[in-house]
Amino acid sequence: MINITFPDGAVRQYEQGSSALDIARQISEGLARKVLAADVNNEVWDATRPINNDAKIKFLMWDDDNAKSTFWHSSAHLMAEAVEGMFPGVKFWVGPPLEKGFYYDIDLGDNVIAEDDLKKLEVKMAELAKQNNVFVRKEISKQDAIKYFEEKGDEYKLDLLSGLNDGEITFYTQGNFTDLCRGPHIPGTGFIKGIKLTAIAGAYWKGDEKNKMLTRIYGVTFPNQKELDEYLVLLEEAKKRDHRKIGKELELFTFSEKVGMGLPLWLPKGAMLRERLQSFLQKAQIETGYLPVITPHIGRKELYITSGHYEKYGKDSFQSIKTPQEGEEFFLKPMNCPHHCEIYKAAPRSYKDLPLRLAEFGTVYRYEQHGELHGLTRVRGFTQDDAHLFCMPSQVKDEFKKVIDLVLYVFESLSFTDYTAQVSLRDKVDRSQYIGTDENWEIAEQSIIEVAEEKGLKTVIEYGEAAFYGPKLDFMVKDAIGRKWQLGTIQVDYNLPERFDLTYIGEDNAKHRPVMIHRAPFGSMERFIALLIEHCAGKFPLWLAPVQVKILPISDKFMEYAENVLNKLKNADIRAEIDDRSEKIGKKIRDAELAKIPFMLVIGEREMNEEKISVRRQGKGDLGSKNLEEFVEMVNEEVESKRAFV
RNA sequence: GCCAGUGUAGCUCAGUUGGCCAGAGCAGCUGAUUUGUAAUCAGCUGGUCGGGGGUUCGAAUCCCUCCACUGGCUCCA
Repeated sequence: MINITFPDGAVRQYEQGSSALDIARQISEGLARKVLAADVNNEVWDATRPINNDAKIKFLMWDDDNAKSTFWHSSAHLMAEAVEGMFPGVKFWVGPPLEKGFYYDIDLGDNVIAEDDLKKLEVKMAELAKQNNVFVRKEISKQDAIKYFEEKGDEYKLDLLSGLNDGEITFYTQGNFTDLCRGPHIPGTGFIKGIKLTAIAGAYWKGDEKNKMLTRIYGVTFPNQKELDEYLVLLEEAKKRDHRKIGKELELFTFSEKVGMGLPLWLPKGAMLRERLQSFLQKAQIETGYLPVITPHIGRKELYITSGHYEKYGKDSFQSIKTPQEGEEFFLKPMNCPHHCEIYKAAPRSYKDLPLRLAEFGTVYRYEQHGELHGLTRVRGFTQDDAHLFCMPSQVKDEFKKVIDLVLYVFESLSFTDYTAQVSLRDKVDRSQYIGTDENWEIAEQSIIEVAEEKGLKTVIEYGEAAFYGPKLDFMVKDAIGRKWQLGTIQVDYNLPERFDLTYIGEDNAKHRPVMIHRAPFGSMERFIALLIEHCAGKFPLWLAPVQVKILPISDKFMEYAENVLNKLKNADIRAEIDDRSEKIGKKIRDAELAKIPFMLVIGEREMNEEKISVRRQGKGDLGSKNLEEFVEMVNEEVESKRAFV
């Protein structure tokens, strides 16, 4: 007998070799029907795997993240079985679970899979699921495993095997499909009910573009059809928030093939929005001691040789521009920091000048590959809300903290509460891609970790995500369909001051090396606005709305009064327009509602006679009639408060 | 750059076993209407069907190629 400890601390005895599922069954059949996997001594196990020693166990059901991962991983196997049935002889690489769903990378040989085939695969999967085949775990010696895949001619699994030790190799079989797999798996395929294969894509083997491209099939499954349906509805809803769609509908920005891909054109309403954001940050920055600077869009090649950007990105960036006579080479600036370093160097600096905070909304241009461009989130020309803080080593922490405060202030003002603070460090192994000394990297990485901790940020550490010149603290936010994007970023840099030979005279009258902090709370205006659009579904808070008020005269008899109102609003710095079309009021309201304009002022006979206005709030309907002064005050108060527009 | 898919009017879309001068709604313009809280009516304009090449008596429709976009991969200072 073995002692099994349950999460509530209860201990009960079971026969040696009982599985979690056996134990669940003894508790109740209902429970057994829901158990997908088990947590055995803090390891996720198959619910069907025999437990031979005393253990602490917890049943994992659909509400548990590990159970979901197990469920989706098993779904990947189910899909693989269906694919193998459709295309015999294909070879499989890996099929992991994702945050929402799973994929499997497959070498289809000469077969091509089309979108239409996904439907057939779904049907096949449902059939196989219905058979409720159990997942059978089998420990196997490395030698036997190698033999098995050699006979199959499966170089992919052999490659996986080469990284595994004898004694830790397991096979899983369900129905007619056997796979090298660490597991765990759900008890049987019958749990899988709602099945949707969502996408088909190419993926380089091992993520290396030099390798062969495998076919990746994405899917998501649920324990019942209803949950799948709900998920699909949610996806549809999310697509309605897509900034590319809303940007078009609200006339915020556009692209032109003739101007060039990835080069956004800001339309008047989008430009208004962007300028509101810019002046918001500018104001905050001036209050916290930043000095605005302005630098040109190009810089000499030598500038980027000095900064190290040429060596790192020279080949992969827009090619140089040359002067016609001298053949002197210039590059479009991909970064603002080299220019700012030169501003630092423009005068001898004293420790009394530090920290020196140079800020610029600097537009930069980077060559991004065709396939990578995406709406406003990934473009070739964008504007950073950039600043570089030059400070003494002793000031780094304090400055870094102040920057975090600023970033958080920006995020809070826009009600971005759902972000991840990511500490981006060097790759653990491959350090060839970074410049600068190990010692400086250590100091920089350590400072970021400490400061983030002192600030009480919930952080995740990502190795290999650092910039080539220094580690970063990145603020990541998800878009409408769950993709993560870097918005705000703060970076400690010991390298550029070295490369540009930046110095200051210290109290001791000797030369010292300053430290640089790169930072951008928005990151890029383009990307930030993209995320902002998706965040509020185009219903911008009043302080940002390109048009805050639409004046709707009932008929043109009231145009004069309407213009009167417009002038008064303009004098109060309220962004307003008149809808002077010869349309019925219902139509004007509808159009203003769809344009997501926060306030509509209906003006007719009554309002004119009483010198009032009828106020209507977007999405909320009629608020009744008010004096204009009252309304202006109400608007000002809301603008001041920066309330989110719900 | 790689894999797969898409590309018809400013926008959203119909039109494929190849065959009447390529359609609708919205937007726009003109006229009528002067309107009370989510679509007034009528008429009109607008497309070398992404570009180029090919097959064919005939191509939006089939083939090739280039371009752009979409979903991923790689990359992201």
